[in-house]
Amino acid sequence: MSLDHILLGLLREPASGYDLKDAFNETVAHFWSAELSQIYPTLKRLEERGLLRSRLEPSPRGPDRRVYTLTGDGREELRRWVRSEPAVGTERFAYLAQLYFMSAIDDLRETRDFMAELRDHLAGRLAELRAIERKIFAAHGDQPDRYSDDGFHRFATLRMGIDSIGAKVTWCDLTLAAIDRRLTCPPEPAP
Amino acid sequence: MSLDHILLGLLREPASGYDLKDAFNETVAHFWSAELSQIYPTLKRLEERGLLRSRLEPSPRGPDRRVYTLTGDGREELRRWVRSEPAVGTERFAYLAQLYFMSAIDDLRETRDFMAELRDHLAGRLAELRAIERKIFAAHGDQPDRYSDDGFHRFATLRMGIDSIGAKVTWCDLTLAAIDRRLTCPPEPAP
DNA sequence: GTATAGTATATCACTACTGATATAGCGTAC
DNA sequence: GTACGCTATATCAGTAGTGATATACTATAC
Repeated sequence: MSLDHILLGLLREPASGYDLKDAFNETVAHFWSAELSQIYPTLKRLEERGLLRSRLEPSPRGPDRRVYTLTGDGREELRRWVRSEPAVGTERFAYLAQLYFMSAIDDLRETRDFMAELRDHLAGRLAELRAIERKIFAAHGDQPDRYSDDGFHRFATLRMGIDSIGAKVTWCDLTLAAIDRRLTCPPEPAP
Repeated sequence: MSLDHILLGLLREPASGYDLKDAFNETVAHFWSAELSQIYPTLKRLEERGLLRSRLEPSPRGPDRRVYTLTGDGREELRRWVRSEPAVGTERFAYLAQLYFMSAIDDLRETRDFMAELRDHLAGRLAELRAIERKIFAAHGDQPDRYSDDGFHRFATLRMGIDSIGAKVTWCDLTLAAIDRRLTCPPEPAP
């Protein structure tokens, strides 16, 4: 039910589904994403449950906008959710599954290619997150201890992404180095 | 489609759905999980697609077992998949969403409690992974460079889990320390 | 004998998410 | 004027995943 609550959280001011899609990219993209085709029915469901209210508004540049507002119940539900236990689910890494079963192929150079591609991909993501961090530094200064609570929480979640992806990139590098050692000097088969 | 391929990968020898659920826990639990209610229909679908074959076998201790075997097509599909691009999807962290929107509550002690609970949870997971690592060391020695390819790939995926969760635990600790600094000496509001 | 625990397969309803597609108004470039 | 791109809402089919429940056989404990 996380998307439900994220939408409630993003609705600090009235917004349409389309607005919320944008808000996603600007604020929570580093730990969640959602398509419009998922956002629209979710908003409808939240309104049916009384957590949101909506009205149609004329748009200056396109069809009418359905603008949603948080209700009292919605605000309460959001508070209840953030105070509930940390939602730690199963993390799934499809690329680790590929790597794991690649042992069956028995060609370490293919594993090397795979790891190099993975490293590039993760390093790219890391660069994106660091760019967001620089933007925050530019706006609030580089001493997060002095941020407002709002900025502090935002910085903290971003930092987790940077640290965790950073660890993965380092892991890629170490694994690539280990593969290179094996390629130049393969381990003797067990007797 | 990752579960499909993981099942193909686990079927190096014939196995029933029940067996595969166990194999999950023993081999790939640190990067994937699946319930029986998802495994059974997936196996059926894979058989319909010709990637698996099945037969009923009497069981010494319970009802008949439906035992699945990889077909040639199945083996080929598995190879195709591990060689395809690293499947890097959106990572979703519901607990980061909670943390992010907790700024609205405006009570840093609640954030602190939340982070402490999260830290405990992640540290527990980390301890589990380290225990698996120790088991591998006991079985193969503590020099992964000398492992067989099979062991090497297994160690590499496990290592990624350990490094990445380790980074998260460190992040929890740093964030908790930052919160404590704020609680004892709150930042002055912007002028 | 019966309660319970373990092995084993299977289905159901539900939630979650993606990608494709449809519709429609408005503005701009050509 | 028409093609394109942007704003905007909406639905659909398909895939993915969870939790509850049902059935049934075997072995062991009591």
